[in-house]
Amino acid sequence: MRKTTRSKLIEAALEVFGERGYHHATIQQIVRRAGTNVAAINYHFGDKAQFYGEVVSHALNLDQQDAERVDFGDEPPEEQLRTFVFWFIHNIVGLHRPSSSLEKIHIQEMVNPSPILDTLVDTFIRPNHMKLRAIVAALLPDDATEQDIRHHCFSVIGQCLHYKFARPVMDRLYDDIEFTEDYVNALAEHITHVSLAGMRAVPRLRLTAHSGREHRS
Amino acid sequence: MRKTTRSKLIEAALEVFGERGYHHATIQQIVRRAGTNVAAINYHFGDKAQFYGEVVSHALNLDQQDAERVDFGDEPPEEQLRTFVFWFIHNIVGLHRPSSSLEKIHIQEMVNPSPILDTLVDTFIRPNHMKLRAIVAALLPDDATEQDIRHHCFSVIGQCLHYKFARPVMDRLYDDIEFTEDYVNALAEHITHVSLAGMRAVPRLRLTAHSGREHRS
DNA sequence: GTATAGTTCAAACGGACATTTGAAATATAA
DNA sequence: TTATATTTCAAATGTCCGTTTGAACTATAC
Repeated sequence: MRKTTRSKLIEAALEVFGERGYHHATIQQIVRRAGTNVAAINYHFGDKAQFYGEVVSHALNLDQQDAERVDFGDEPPEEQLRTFVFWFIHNIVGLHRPSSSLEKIHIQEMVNPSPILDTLVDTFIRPNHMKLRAIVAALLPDDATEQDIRHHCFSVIGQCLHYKFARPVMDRLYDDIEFTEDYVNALAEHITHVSLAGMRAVPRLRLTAHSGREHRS
Repeated sequence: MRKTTRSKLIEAALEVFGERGYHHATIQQIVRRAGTNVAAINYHFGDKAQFYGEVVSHALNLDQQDAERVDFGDEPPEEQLRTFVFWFIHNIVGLHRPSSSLEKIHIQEMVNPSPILDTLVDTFIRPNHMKLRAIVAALLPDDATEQDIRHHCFSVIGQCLHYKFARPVMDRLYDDIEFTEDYVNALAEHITHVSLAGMRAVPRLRLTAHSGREHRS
């Protein structure tokens, strides 16, 4: 069965948009990879923006077919956090092997949001965030505030994503970093350790302790 | 004393490059803000790339005149870390008041590196990183490895920068976040707390504990 | 087979932008 | 003042892209 032009376009676009982001990806690059020509985009999708929308929702559909991706069983919350971090580091951040195109687009959209970020958050990011949130809530004491929970979630995710966003800087600071599988696992373990340690004892009197600090503009 | 066209261009460009990044900033926008016209760029700087180089090194010079910006006195390392995080969150991340143009460019270059990132790392990022590194080294036990030190540094910075990079996502996940001064201070305190907790006890046998984990591609 | 709708193609168009040009204006030196 | 170099300007040029066009090609229906 021959692949339709339309589906070839979508597959090629998924890769190119993932690599370059919406703005930097050009129609030329996409149709060259798909083996067709520029007019096909206009014919099948209207314009670049609608095309991008179709490509992303196609990727989201593919992704949902994978259904529940992280399965925690009935592990204790400490182990669940560890599982989550390992999953996030490997699949979203994609350090030692390339992440899927959808996850590359996810990253691209964080850096350079387009209108489809709304959809992406609703169908992809929020569900994952909620899973993490549940784990964090289980780890924190019962009187933890809404803000405590959020902040600990953001601490976890922030530590992970840093290895994506700051790569150009890291490579210049240190020339001996190699993201082998073992190294990435050690990284995930480190992040788990720091996050767990941070959650074990939520201190009181935080806001008052240092609210009078001065900082230059 | 009349401002020269050249210096007006540099000042205007500093702002525009900080706001839009190198690629999205257009010569038109810059010269409009400077009150001159496009040919002045070619005359004074050659082309856009060289112009950008001049602008950044100008900003770096200005910045170095501010000399030692974070002064730690002889505080204990815990306090030094706290000072560093508050400084970083307020000045680099610039949450509740806008950060300076140089710091905006710093962020822009992380997301979208250009050739001048090398200079930026050498003259600006590395010195700050080394300050943090010294603090972290003082907090960790003596037998901490080189990697431990790095990872804890990256955990601190990663947590901070997340509030810059993930803002578009955060705003969509929660509609009630407001980065007032008090809130940003609480954030900094949270990050300090998590980081300190993570450093207090560096666990042994980390690499072996979970190196056999499986993860889907 | 012929007609009609659906699909692909090479080429052209148009806008945004960096860059260049050559003349006009201004400062500097004699 | 006059001559020369420096600086500014409006307009033109060239390039990169997204988009459109109209003709060619293919499949489907009758």
